[in-house]
Formats: sequence, C-alpha cells, structure tokens
Amino acid sequence: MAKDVLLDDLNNEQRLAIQHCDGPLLVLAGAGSGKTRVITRKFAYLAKKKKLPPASIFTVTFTNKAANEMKQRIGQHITADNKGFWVGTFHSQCNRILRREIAALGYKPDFTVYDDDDQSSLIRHILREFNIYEALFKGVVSRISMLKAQLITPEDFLARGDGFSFDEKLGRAYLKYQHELKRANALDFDDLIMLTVKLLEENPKILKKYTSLFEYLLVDEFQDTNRAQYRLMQLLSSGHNNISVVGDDDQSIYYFRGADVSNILNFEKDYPKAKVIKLEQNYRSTQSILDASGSVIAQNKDRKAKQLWTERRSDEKVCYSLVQNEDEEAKQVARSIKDLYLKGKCEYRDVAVLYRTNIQARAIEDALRAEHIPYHVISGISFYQRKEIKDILSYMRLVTNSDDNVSLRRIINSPPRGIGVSTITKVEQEAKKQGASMFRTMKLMLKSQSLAASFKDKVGEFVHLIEKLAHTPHKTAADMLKDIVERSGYLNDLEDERIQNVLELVSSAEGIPVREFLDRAALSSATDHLQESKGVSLLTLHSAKGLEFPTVFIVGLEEGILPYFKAMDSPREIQEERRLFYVGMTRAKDRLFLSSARRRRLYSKIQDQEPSRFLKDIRPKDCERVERTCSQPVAVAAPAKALPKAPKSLYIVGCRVKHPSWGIGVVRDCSGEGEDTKITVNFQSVGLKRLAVKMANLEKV
DNA sequence: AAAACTCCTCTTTTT
DNA sequence: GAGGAGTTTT
Repeated sequence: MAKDVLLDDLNNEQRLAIQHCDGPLLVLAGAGSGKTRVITRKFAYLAKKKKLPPASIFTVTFTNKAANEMKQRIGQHITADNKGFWVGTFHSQCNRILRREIAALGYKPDFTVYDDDDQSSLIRHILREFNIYEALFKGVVSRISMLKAQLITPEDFLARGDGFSFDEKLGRAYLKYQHELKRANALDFDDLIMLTVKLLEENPKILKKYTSLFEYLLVDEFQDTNRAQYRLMQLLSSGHNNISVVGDDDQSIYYFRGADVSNILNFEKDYPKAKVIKLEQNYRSTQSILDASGSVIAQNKDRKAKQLWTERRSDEKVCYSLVQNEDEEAKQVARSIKDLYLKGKCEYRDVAVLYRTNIQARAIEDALRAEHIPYHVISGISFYQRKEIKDILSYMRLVTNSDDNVSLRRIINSPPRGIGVSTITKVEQEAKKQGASMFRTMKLMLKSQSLAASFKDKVGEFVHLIEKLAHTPHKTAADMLKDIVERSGYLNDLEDERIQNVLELVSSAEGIPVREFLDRAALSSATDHLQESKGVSLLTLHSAKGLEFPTVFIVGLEEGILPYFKAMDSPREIQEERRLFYVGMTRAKDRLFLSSARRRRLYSKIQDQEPSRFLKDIRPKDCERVERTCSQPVAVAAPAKALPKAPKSLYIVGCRVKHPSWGIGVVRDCSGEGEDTKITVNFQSVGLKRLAVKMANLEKV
C-alpha cells in the first residue's frame, strides 16, 4: 500500500508531523532529526492522501540546492511534472509571483534583479552624493538591507526621526536608493520579498488569488527567516492557516542577515492553535558527538530545551588537539585524513574541514596539497559573480531592460571604447535633469546639436550596439549571449581562462529562454551547481549548514576566531557563535576532530591565541585531548602571557570628542590600535571626518 | 583616458 | 601581505 511507503519508515513524531494537515504546525527539529524527510514526505502525503494538486503546495527552502533536492525526492513519491511545483527559495517564489503581478506596483514585468554587487555599487554611487564617508558603505548596505528585511520603508524610517544626523542621512540615502532602483526598474534581493508583501497587502484581489491557489504552505529552516518572509507566510496563510514550519532555534546562524529566531517564538503566539511537535531522535551522529555538541549548545540561554538522542553507539570519542600554529594545525589535519584513508576508515569525499573564515582555508589547502590529498574549496564566490560573467550578463540585462543604470555603468567602457569618467558624468547629470534613465538620455543627447563629434561617435556606437541587440529576436539565452560576445568584442584581449568562463556561460544557456536564464543567474549561488566531487571538502561553518559528512574537522577553535572577535562584545552574538560551533559539530556522522593553535598569523602579524571558550563546555568524558607537540622544535619558551590583550582604544564608537577647530563630534567608527588608531567622527559643524588620533589633538568629552 | 601610485581593509553569506 | 578601489599623474 502506498501509505506504507510514505509513513512506515518514520518515527512517531515524524509521522504525526506529516499527518497533521489541518491548521498550523510548528516542528522543532533538532539537528539530524530528519526534517527534510518530513517536509518531502508531507508534500507527497498532501498530494496523494489529501488530493491536493502539487501546484497548490507552496514550499519554501533556504537554498536552491535544497529546493532541487526536495523536488527530486518528491518526484520519487508522486508522478507529476515538477515544473509546476511551487518549491523554491523565498526569493525565487517571490520572483515568480512578481513577474506576473508587479505591474500593480508600478514596475514593469521585465524588472532586473540586482545582486549584492549591484546593490553595493548603486549604494556607493549614491553615498558619493550624500557626503557620507564612503568607507562606511558596507554598514549602510547592511542597515538598509536590515530595514527592508523588517519591512521598514524609507518613509517609515525617516518619520521615526530617531536619527541624529547619521540616521537622517541614512534614511535619505535609503529613500534615494529605493528611488533609483525603481527608476532602473530593478529590485534587489530584499525587494523581492518586501514588494511581494506590499503587493499582497495592498491588493486584496491578488492576495485572494494566491491564498486560494496555495492550499498548503511548508517552510523549511524557519529559524533563519526574517520578518518580511514571516509576514509573507502570514499573508499567504490567511484564511486557511494551513501552514507547517520546520526549524531549529539552535541552528539559527544568520542574524547578521536579518534572520530573526523570534519567528519561532512568535509562531505560537500568532497561531494560537498551532500544534507543536519536537523531533529529538537524531539519525546522523554517534552518541559521543551528540553528547559533546549537546553540552556546548546547552550553555545558551535563549533556546527551547531539547534532548537529542540516537541509537548510534559511539566507538570513537570527539578528539581535540592543541597545536603550535596554523601550519601545524593544517599538517595535522592532513595527516589525520591520510591516516584514516590509509586505514580504510574513510574516503576523501567523506571528509570536511570547517572553519570560521575563508582565509583559514589557505593553510589547509597547502597541507593537503603537500600530502597529495584531493580537495575542493567551497567558497562564497559564485560562477555568476566573476567579473567577466557579470559583465556579459550586464549586457544581457541592459538589452532586456534599458533603464538598468547599474549594468550600463558597468559595461559602457568594457571593453574599452574610450568612454571615460567625464563622459559618464556628463550623461548622468543630463539624466538627472531629464529624470530619465542613462540609456534614454544618451539617445536624446545624440540627437542634440551641441555635442562634440567624438562624444557622438563613441556613445553612438554603444547605443547602437545595445539597440541592435535588443531588436534582434533571440530564441534562447545562448543565442543572445553569442550575439553579445560577437558584436561587443568583449573577448578581444581577454585572458584565456576568462574566455573559457564566458564560453561556459554560453553553453550553459543553451535552450533556455532569456528571461529564465537571467533569473537563474540572479537567484542562484555557487553551491547550487556544485556537484559531488571526490576530494575533501573545505568550507566555512556557515556554508556547512544542512550538510553532513562522516568525518568532520573544525579548525581554529580560538578566542577571536570562534567566537569571532567582532562578536565578542555582544552576548547575543556570542550565542550565535556558539550555535555556529554547534552547527559545525552536528555535521559529523562518525568522527569529529577539533583543534586550536597557540599562535596564528593574522594579516602578517603573529598573535598568541587562546583556546575557544566553547571548548570548556565539552565534558572531559566526551572528548579525548591530544596535545601533540609537533615535530618542530618548540619555538621560544614564550613569556607572551603578560601582554596579549592590546590596550583598547581610548575612543570607542559613540563617545564624544572635541577637536580644536571643529568642535564637538561623535565617534562613528574606529579602526587600528595604539598609535595607528583612526577614527571617523561626526562633527556638528562639518559632518563626517576621518582622523588619525595621533595627529588630531582630540580631547575626550 | 590609461597608468601609476596610494590608501585601506581584512567575517560569516543565500538570494 | 595582498588585493581592490580611489586618486593623482602623465
């Protein structure tokens, strides 16, 4: 019987979670407790048993990769063309809705999706006008993004007026940014969510359409949703309240991106009738791994208590080692891997090395290479973010949406066509006057009499190129890409490797419609297409989320790295660092190795390191401590104990200072230490200034 | 407008 | 210690 296939190999709680199909459900799913399985099966169950059309089950995952896997697994249970499935990330689902409905918000349906790069470049561009110290753009980008994740519009933000001058400026920059996006007919990632919410809130008819289309909602990784995403789900579930969310508060590691664990807490408030099911049986790790990771996470205050257990006996304890420096650490990892491999205990592909920051990969790579161990680094840089790829895609985007100023700026002079800063500035000023996009402005300027012939030649040629491309009917994205490459001459003078990348892009576009291809490029990431490889995986703790490996190494367990030094001032962030460690530990199925180094080279300076505070929480009985003093002669018997902590700067963010000529100001930013300390100060009289403390003759007030 | 020089920064990251 | 971005120089 079909029922057997769907439910038989599950435990009680899992089964309950699947069978609860009326009304809201919160599944608190511990690490490795089979939550993906629950969602997949539930989808199949709803389709088969409850006779819901597959296209009426709105399912959200955290990554495209997860979405694809899920679709595939669903396909094993039900037969239906999964093209019609609404299974995807929040962003791709919203994109899909907006492509149909966005006219209601005054955008054109051919809008461009801006990625982080585009977003940063637009914001920087805006900051230049705003007299905001440009180095602060990262902070501005992230704050704007945070605001959007919380559905706070520029108007809301400005109206609060909780700003002294900086927030005021931020608010205006945000307003301008939204304005520019709209003018470019572009949406950033946050817009995809925020505008979908706006769409549904402001258009009851459209809301109705989608609430009746989607009869059931499934949300994975609920602990990492932000407020806007939660609001979206509330809207879509209004009326029927058929919504299941699955998550683990202990694995919430994306606060810095706006994720809000309290969504899990609010869920029970917002849906008072919600059934709550805990999945506590772990199918992944051995008991000793669970014991060790469990005692680490237990130290967090704000969490829902749970007790993971497993039937898997442990034959090996978690292993911790303290070594001299990062090279020794890397060597030891490599040697241990080789050892396991030679003893036939694992294949290289079964091993992952996890670290807090990407730079840590370097030493590990060197050591693995030295031992001839195959490996691959899973890094944050996606294929689509490479310069040459983004350039070519920008042509494509400009062709499909000529208002897209960011893309235009990017490619107007690459390959070099002699259009330089002054020309671009001229166009920008004119565009501002006209209130038109840069492309349209350029067309207008070409018609006017008053411009130099050289300007007309160069700009004219570019405009002509784009128009020609736009007017050629291209059947597929590949056709258009070929056309772009040929006509633009982009490949001339390009390095071989980059040419290869472009060619790869073209071939990946074969048979795919232009629109679909652009969406895919915008909404997909590095890890999505990463196929299984044979070697050891090197990745950050963050990107390890959702994965599992028989053997896991976590390196760099030191104060300042994990927890990361920037998180050390805030208890909340320390808790998140701890969760990050927990996520890492629980990736391991059979074997877990931890290590820290006594000294480490950080940006050309060698620093003394202390073992991470989190290690203290692992009970001795759960962990074997190997203090292998390595092959090398022990360096100097360093008396470095006394002065590891650099004296904290006199000036901290937020304090007030007095400058001999500029008067009183507030410190906004602080970098460097000792004599090299530089601070950014917002003066009442002259605004933001960057100063070297040594020179400026400041007085603390 | 391109080349040379200088300065600055130096998490995590999906979409 | 490196790489990127912005600025100045030619």
